[in-house]
Amino acid sequence: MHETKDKARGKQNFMLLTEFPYPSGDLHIGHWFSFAVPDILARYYRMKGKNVMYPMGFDAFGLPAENAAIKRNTDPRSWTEGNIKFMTKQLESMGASFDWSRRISTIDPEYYKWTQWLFLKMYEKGLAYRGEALVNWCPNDKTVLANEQVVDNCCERCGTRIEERKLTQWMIKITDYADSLIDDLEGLDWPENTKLAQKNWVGRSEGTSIKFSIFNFQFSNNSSISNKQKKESTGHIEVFTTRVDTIFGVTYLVVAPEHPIIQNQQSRIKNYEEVKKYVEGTRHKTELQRISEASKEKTGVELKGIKAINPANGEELPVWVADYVLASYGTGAVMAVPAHDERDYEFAKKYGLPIRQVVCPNYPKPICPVLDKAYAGEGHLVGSDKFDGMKSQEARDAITKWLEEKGLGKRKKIYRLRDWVISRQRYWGVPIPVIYCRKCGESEKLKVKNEKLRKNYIIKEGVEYKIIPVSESDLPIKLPKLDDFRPAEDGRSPLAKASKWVKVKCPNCGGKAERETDTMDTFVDSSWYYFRYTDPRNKKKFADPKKIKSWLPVPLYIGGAEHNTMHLLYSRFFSKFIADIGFADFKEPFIVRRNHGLIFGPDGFKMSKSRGNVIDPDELVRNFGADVVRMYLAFMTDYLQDGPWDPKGINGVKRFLERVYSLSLKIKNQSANRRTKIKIEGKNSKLEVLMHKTIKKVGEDLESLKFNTAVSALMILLNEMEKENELPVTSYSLLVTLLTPFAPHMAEEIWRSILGKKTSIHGEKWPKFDPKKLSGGTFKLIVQIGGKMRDSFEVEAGTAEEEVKVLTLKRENVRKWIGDKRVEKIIYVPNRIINIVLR
RNA sequence: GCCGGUGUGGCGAAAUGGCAGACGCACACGACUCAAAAUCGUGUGGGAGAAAUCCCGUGUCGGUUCAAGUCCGACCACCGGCACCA
Repeated sequence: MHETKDKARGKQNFMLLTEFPYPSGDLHIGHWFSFAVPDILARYYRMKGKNVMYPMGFDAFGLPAENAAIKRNTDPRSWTEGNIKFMTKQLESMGASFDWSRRISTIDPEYYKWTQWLFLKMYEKGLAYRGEALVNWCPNDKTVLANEQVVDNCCERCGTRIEERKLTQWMIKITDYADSLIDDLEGLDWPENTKLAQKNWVGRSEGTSIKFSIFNFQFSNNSSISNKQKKESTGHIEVFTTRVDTIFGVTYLVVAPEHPIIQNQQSRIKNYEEVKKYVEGTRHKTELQRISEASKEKTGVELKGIKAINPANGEELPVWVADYVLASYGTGAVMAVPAHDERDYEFAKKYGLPIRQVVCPNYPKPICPVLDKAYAGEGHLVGSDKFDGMKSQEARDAITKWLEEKGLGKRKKIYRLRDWVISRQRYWGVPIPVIYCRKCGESEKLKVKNEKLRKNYIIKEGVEYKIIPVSESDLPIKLPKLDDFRPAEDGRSPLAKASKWVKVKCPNCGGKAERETDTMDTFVDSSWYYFRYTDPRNKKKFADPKKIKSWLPVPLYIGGAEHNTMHLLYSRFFSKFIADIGFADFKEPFIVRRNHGLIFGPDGFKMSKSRGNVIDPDELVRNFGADVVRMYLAFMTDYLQDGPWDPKGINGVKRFLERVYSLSLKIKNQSANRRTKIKIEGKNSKLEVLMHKTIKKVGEDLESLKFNTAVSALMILLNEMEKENELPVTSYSLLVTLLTPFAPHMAEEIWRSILGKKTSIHGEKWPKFDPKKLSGGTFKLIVQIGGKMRDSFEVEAGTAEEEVKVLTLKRENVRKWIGDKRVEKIIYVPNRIINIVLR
């Protein structure tokens, strides 16, 4: 029933997307929360007349398979495939309306063929390239470790302290899209915190880059620089700042230990030995260690013999090296303004460097407060020559312009976002579809002088190879079977050991060539899977653009908040790229995003085996049935919020469904007509009004993902129906129809065996309510006196305001409260409340 | 440190600025039963009262309003993300 056609006449396509799971081997209650609850929505929208696709797949590459395979002496593929089989069975037990015909799996060569194809497209467009990146290296095991395998800076397996090593890796230039990854967030209906996390991750800062020229100490005798001395300057240091308004407060420069200036100026640095020792001392620490140690106490060494010139006032500045400056951010050098930056302040205090205030927080007063710590806020400029008195913001513009005119500064945006390293020295991933040819590399060596083309060549062990992307017709490059899939000792991928697989013939020259042996980060696989759902069996394209157009962008993507940054960012990037190569016409893949909460254990803690607070869904299904489990998950808490599992609470839903079943005993003239249309009988009776209200409420609640109050509305309806002695079969049918998305099995069972229908309830339409019947003839008016509830009575709907007031003032109860006080005014909110304000 | 989020009965939680605690769990009492379970019924925020009813109550303090859980300001606690990002 749930095989979704690409087109259904008169129906709008709707892909309800949930994050496809990693096949870890066992479905936990969190999976149920993620898939069974949105299934309620899928079924509801289907009944509302949408062509709903509710797809499912497996994100099946990744490290755990390798670990499990080693432990169980099997291979990653059979372990993973076994898990997929088992989990598929479990997923089927939810009664979710997945379209299994569209099932995808990232380890399927028919899927990863297109992962490789997309990689090649990125290579073609210059977005995939080789560059140096740091990896975690265990010196004991002599192997590369994934971030997950590093625990407290130590190797997970042997406990050795890890090092960082620079390896040449495949990278993707996600930074090319940095601006649109921020700017296109606007207009998306996403949780605010998710948007913010994306923004912070990209981390755009707008500021100014400034060149400070440097020169030799012996040329300078005083603080103003002569023309002669300028000519003899020996280079420059470029810094980036967002606070160029503080440039007159610069008292020194700081460069990161990796900064090239230290090598370039080696001969001029008088205390080079000391500097070298300091730099080497920081080298063997990983960046993480440096950050945690250096934030406790900053250290640094002055580069003696070198001075820099402040382009704003010509002043001579000392230059320091310190590891509180990161080589990987900005230019790896900063202008230090101790008066207005906490870090610089701390450093200046420690090493006795001058602190000069140039921003005054309370300017109109002639005296600025004496600083006992850095003032990083905005204010008015002082001690800044012709910029004195300007506000910080104005000054930033003016000073940048001034520096630009002098050719010493430039407006600049920089980003926290780094290019994405996708190489993994791992077995269980998608092979990177590239080969390296030595012969082509050598023969073309002399011809290719153009720097731009040089990026297509690599040098390995002193020999030049040409990078040759695998041709599309040779895809997929299948992952070979391996007996030993542990990483090689030299840090290469396990695939390097598969020599038969590695050796290939070069398609260009016919000579000996080698395959790339790294595999891809699994985030690559999952960055485009929703495209494949639109056309999962296409052999010619990763998806037909027409089908993409008919299903995407995704109208609603429900998932966990743990994907706030990486997965969503990479997916957005991929879909922007796919649009750029002409396969899609949208910028953003997910129009609406909602993060569901987490289910905690009964003890209120995150579920974990070690805590022993894990809830097994299979057992619950055996005891209660799938309908009870899914409906309880919908009912127990706000779907977008975390909530603890209450083992007793589930009884409430169980009772509810049993009572729905028993209620059938009250059906008037039991011979239910199979052609009976669902309609609501009764003449504006209380129950009739409630039925209309419930249709409205359940629908609205589902559309805003308030599953818990939708269930409670159904409970209220049942409670009222139970008060009747007899129930028209149509009313009972209505209840069952409204119940269908929540309890699909039981609704169908009742529909066929009690109501005698021959067609499925899952083909029924969602009932419509009559807006005119949402209230009975009267409403309960709340009477407040001085804002406190004192009385209430029934009033005919539509009674004029004046008359309501008269009726209210006639009430004995009300008169008693008023007593001899004067009525100052009366506020009447139609159909709700009347408030009498006394003097 | 910065940025988000959340604070409501014994518990899970509801409340377009308009009756705080819907719905459910648990509990208590009652009916059914020899009895228990299940089921059904009644009650269930705190305090006072025989009762009608009244007073207090949504993390704390203050403000806006006829009316505040909801809006504004300051603070406290917990959870999550980012973090020498210049």
